[in-house]
Amino acid sequence: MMFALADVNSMYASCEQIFRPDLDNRAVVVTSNNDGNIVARNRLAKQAGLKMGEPIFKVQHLIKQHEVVVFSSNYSLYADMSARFVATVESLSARVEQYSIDELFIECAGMGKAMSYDEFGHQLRDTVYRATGLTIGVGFGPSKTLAKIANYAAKTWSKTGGVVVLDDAARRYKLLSLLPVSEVWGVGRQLTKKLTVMGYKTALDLALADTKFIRKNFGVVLERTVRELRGEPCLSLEEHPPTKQQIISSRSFSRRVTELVDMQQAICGHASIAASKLRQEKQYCKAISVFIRTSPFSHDAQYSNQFCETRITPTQDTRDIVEAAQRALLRIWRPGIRYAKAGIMLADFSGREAQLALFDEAPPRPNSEKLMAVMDRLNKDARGTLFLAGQGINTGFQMKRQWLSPAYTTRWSDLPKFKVR
DNA sequence: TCTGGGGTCCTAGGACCC
DNA sequence: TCTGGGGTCCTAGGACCC
Repeated sequence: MMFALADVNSMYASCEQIFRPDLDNRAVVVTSNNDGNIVARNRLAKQAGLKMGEPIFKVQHLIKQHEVVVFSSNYSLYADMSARFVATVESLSARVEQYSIDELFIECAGMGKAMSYDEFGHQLRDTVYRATGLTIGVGFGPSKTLAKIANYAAKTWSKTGGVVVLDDAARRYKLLSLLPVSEVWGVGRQLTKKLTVMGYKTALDLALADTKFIRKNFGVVLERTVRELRGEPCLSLEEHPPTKQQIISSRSFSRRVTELVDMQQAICGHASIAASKLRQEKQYCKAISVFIRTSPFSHDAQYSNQFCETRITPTQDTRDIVEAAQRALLRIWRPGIRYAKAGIMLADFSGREAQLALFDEAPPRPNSEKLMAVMDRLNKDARGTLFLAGQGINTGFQMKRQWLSPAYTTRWSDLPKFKVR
């Protein structure tokens, strides 16, 4: 069994740079919503010392000093480029799992006869580059965790040519011994701390750990990681993503919210987005919970609360979800607080509308599905064509996106233009 | 002044049952 | 005075991922 992980180098930054060849030798970063934090950096930005997740206002000096180019995140561009990447890889391999916007796992059973893994890796790289302009790294290993590690090596050491195959044990040992335990997939900050104290400093230390001991002290998740590091696959390829268990819409405000009416409008907006995502998934929900909170970074008095409204009959109607959300909001709203973020979470899904329950107080709305279908169709191309009045108009809480690039690939008027001489 | 958003899985502990 | 044992289900919270 052999897994490959194909992963786009600095996905967001690369997507921006493809359409801006004039930035070839510049450091580039992409910011989160509201232009808050750094969520992506190209190689030069990493070299300049910019860290992942850092608030942009704290690194203004570095940005100036290195003449870093900053972009607000343009998710419609990244999603479109991602779709092209996926389609290209799928044209070359039968079994593909899309793990994230810029990562694909590939199962290469039976391969290696017609073509070596190394050759296949380079074929993937060249084809994706020609089709999309994106550079990928490809790592091969007998488990997903090892494929991840091989991919890390492919991206980290340029002399690998962007492809690393971990097929023999000696090579695996060597690489694992060079890798800090924190770089292992599934080992985050907390585990790194605990593992380091106990003497597991490298990936190899962890691979050689006693599974019973790990199981007892860390649980089944890390035990699987240990096995995977040894080349024993515990995680399989998931070609068809299981239906979602929850849907969230949430956002930080571009400025603090103190008035109930503003919060109600925000919640109404989130409820509508979540409801339309729910219909996209062809699901109905029973649990609708709302949360509001202050900024954990501020010195204001902290407040954070959440309330869940439960319905007897499942729904996918925006109006039901908005109503429930507003009721939930009133349960937790406290005046005199500077709110920084709010959102809604839908859960407890079922496949289609159940029969009317015996004690349900509200009969289902007539023609609900038809109305929602019309609403979704009108909003398909531009979210916000048709919306409930409760969302408000011109709320003044629009997301900050100071440095947004054009929708090069998804809007006719934004197509890139070239001068031909 | 200004600090993202959307997910998953697992575990511990409480409620409840016989 | 002295109050069992074993099971299930649910939820909150913590860890992780990108």
